[in-house]
Amino acid sequence: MQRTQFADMACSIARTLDVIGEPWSPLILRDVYVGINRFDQLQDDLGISRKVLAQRLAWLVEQDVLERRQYTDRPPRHEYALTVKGQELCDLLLVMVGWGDRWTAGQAGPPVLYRHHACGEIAHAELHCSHCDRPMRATDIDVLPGPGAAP
Amino acid sequence: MQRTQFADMACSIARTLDVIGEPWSPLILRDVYVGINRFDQLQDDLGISRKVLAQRLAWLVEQDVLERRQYTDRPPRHEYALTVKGQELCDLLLVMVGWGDRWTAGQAGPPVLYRHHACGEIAHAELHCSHCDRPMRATDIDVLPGPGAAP
DNA sequence: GGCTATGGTTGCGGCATGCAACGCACGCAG
DNA sequence: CTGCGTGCGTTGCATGCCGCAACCATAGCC
Repeated sequence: MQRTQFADMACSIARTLDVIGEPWSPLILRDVYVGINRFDQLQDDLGISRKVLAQRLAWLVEQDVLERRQYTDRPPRHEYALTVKGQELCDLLLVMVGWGDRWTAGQAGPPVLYRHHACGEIAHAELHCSHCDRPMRATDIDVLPGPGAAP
Repeated sequence: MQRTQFADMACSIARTLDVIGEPWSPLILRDVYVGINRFDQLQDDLGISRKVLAQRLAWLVEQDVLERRQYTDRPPRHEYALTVKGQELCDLLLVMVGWGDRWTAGQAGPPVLYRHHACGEIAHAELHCSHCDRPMRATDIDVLPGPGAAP
């Protein structure tokens, strides 16, 4: 299985989209993240077709974002778990939630809240500069060619 | 035009995906962000079909992520620009870049680098807690139901 | 008039998706 | 040992979206 529609572009956005660009994948990750990690549970929760769910799960396992493991020998039953690579993708989900809360939640307010372990408070994620720790938005930066740039 | 596949879910991830879940949309945003903002330029750069490009641009304009404006009267010529809503979506792209650089760049290194205006250094974006300013990862939080939760 | 540039729209064929049905391995009740 | 339920997918078919190429429309220039 492969897509390679975007995989060979010299762009980290495109290469990330190659892994989770298809719209069901982030929702599958979200569900696994919150503990919905078996095939039928995912199908019930998402309303996705079983065929596509099987394809997506196989793809995400192949990409080392999810791990398929047997949690019972007889009968053989499987569940899906996030790898480290997949956990870091969940950071991306966190930012998507921030944008969705801000621009699409309406007057009902955000559907879920997040409590930060370190401080125990309800909070959301903000982007900060890895060098100076100050806020870093897309409008605060210059884009320069890097070592892996196209020839 | 509408998708509403995800729009009515009580989930900010799904609602964000409703706007930019289709895989070309983030790449269109990226291009507009770096100054590729005319129809033919976008088509050349992305290799997308003209039909789908027209659809996506119309959708993004309708969603108030992009703005279509005439930059010449005669002949009438148009370009696309990010709205504030769209600029904030670019923060999401920044996080996608971070993940893609880390997990898909290979030994060639990242294709582009980012220089933060505030400190002038090459850096990348990290997630911090809006309350205590310390790092905030998907693994550092509890998820709680919020005011807009499903009934 | 002929040529090019910009910004799309249209028609067609094929791949992907949604939906429902089927497969199959196992455990359990009777 | 027969039948039923659960967990996990796989298969077949009809529909829809996509990529591709062609076409259209306006405007400027020679």
